[in-house]
Amino acid sequence: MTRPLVLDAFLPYRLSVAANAVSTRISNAYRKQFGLKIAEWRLIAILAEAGNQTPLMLGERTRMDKIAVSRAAAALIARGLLIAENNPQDGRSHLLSLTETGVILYDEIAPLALATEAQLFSELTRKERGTLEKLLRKVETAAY
Amino acid sequence: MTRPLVLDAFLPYRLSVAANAVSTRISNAYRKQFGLKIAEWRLIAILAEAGNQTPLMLGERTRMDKIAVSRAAAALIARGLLIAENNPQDGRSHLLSLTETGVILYDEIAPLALATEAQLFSELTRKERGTLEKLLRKVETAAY
DNA sequence: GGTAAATAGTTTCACTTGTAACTAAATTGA
DNA sequence: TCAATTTAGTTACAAGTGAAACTATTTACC
Repeated sequence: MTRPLVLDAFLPYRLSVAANAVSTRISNAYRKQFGLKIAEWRLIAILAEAGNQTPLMLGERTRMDKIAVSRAAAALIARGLLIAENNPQDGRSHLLSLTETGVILYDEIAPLALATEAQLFSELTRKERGTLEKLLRKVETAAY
Repeated sequence: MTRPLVLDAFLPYRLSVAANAVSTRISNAYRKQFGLKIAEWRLIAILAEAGNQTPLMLGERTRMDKIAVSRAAAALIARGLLIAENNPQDGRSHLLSLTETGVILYDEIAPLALATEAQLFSELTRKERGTLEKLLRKVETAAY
């Protein structure tokens, strides 16, 4: 006997709704306080973590396509948060890194991001959060 | 001691990436095979489940805003999958329901939707799927 | 060494989506 | 009862997003 289709219990729907709710909250927080979009925030986070990166590397690490990376990087460069330098390994590409201002901004955002996360996932115990992360990674593996 | 911020382990990021991957797959499946967008599919699913509904009710049950409902409904009406009838309770509104063609289409999509879900969540056991659903509902509660 | 194919990144254009303004009907309350 | 406010839904316009075309460089291989 097969399960009937009920939208409310349909996992892709539940996943989409939850992700949307979280995304909207996060997005509002970053935009209001720092004028950043989520894509921009992701680049900053990776550059702060890992130093110089080419757009290609950034795309891989943030799961963003090259167009999104290109536009986010352009916006951040225009604001003086990033600089692009020649990539000695490959002339088609360049190395992006945070400027001093960019680092300062990151240092402001990082604690706020963690606090927002804590609030959004406050209904979950530490263990449940670990479980959720694990399950989401599995889903990702099957879906990509 | 506070946890450092690592994008890869940041739950809003994980959630967004997983949801995106799933959404893209589902979206491609519906579009290719039935020419439907996710928003349109949601309306069809609810109308099949629950019969006549006003746009307002549909918005509540699908977590879509009124503009999205309005556009999705217009597209489905244009394709002859939905009909709008007067709402005797409220003249500003109307009652939407599936046409015969709409029901036939739904009967085709429903098993496919369940099969796609099964495939996308194939890395999870039945129990894990239940856990994921529960956790996602909790997240939603905190985030909305 | 030089041509063909592949790759990194940007730009353009069409489509989608969201915000604000709008219309029409219902509700409120003097 | 009738003016003022609120609500349901649509429309118009602006901004965001994605696919395809484009430029510049690198790689493959004869």
